[in-house]
Amino acid sequence: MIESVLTEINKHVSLSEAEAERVTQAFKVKKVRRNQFLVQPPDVAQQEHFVVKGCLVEYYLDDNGTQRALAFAAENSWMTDLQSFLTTEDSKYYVEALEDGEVLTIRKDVLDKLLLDIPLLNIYFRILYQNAIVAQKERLLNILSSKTDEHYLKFRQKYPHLENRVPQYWIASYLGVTPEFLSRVKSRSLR
Amino acid sequence: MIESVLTEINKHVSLSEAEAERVTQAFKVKKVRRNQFLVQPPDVAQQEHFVVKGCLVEYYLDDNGTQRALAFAAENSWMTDLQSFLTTEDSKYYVEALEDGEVLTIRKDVLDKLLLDIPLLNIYFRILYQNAIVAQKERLLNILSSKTDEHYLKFRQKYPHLENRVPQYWIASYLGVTPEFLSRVKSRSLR
DNA sequence: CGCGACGTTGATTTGCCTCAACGATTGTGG
DNA sequence: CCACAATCGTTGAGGCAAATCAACGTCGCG
Repeated sequence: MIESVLTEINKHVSLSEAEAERVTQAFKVKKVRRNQFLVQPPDVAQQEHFVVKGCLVEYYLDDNGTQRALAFAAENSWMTDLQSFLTTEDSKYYVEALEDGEVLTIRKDVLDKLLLDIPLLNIYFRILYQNAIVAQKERLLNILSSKTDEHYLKFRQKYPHLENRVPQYWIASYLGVTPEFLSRVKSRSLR
Repeated sequence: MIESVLTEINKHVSLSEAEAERVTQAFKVKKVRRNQFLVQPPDVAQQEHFVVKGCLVEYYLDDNGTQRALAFAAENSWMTDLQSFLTTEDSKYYVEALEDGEVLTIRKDVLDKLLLDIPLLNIYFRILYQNAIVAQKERLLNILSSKTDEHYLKFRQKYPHLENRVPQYWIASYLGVTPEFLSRVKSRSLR
């Protein structure tokens, strides 16, 4: 279980045995249940989470009480309220489990120490963040310039199995439309 | 001129004299004119640009030929098509100068070498990218959940002087609305 | 001066939302 | 094991926000 994060890291950099060992020890395994909060505003996000099994959603609760999904994280993805985690400000974004599952957690002070001691890890996270920026830009573009129909189809391509795992209203939220409208879009584009 | 990038980097990490010297030599000064492309699809983005003076815009040209502004970069900001720059894929995003100005450029192979030789630079870019992710998330949220009126006001707060420097239709594009509609929003919210 | 780029304004259309009602499914307690 | 409620997706009617299309005024510039 805990090796999965090493596998992920070693896709981008090559840690030594000793470094791998240190990384392994820095994480703790945590079981999560459906609907459980991993970050709940206004608590400060204490940990970064690496999903071993299950599925998380990050969302914002706007003034009307509407949930706005910002990102999903399934197996082998990282997730937290990055802003709160980095700055120790109050969190603004919820992170919630959509399924029972298992995550690896690491506290900020522990991660900071790791980053100081293991230069390769800085490279790993730099690459991780670079990729995140690229992905977010793609997402922004889809929201700005795709019609909902195309946007929905792109979503299905990008997250092939997610649609069967998470409720439709989360997907609607992610796409930036109401559940009712997504329902109409689906019935329309399946024929 | 060229020290401005050092000033920026030293806000987050402390380079030694020798390191600073190496960094300085890695950049080249480039004058840019209004409407000049710094990245033009499908050319691969060869350089990362640091704006010393002037203002750049990154945008996507969608299937209808509509320009979709993704980001602006004024003084002391970085800009390129990051995806193309990192992967050497064909670029998808234009980077264009909105004003006459001056940028510092660094080629990918040169930057890669710097990153290998100067661990602190990895830290700097990791932090830079972290902040970019946080900012992009904020932007995504504004598009998803703000009415155009608020969104416009937030934009003005965030980029106080940019409005006077760039044409309104770029701002409309950035906000995700038509120039006509932005015009109405402005006349409406100024009274 | 005259042209092109830019911003504004008006009339009409449309994509998406809101509100409400209705099945289908799930889960829960008696 | 069944009754009941809660959750979720679908469908319909009506309304609003923003797009589209088009015309016009203004400014800067060759």
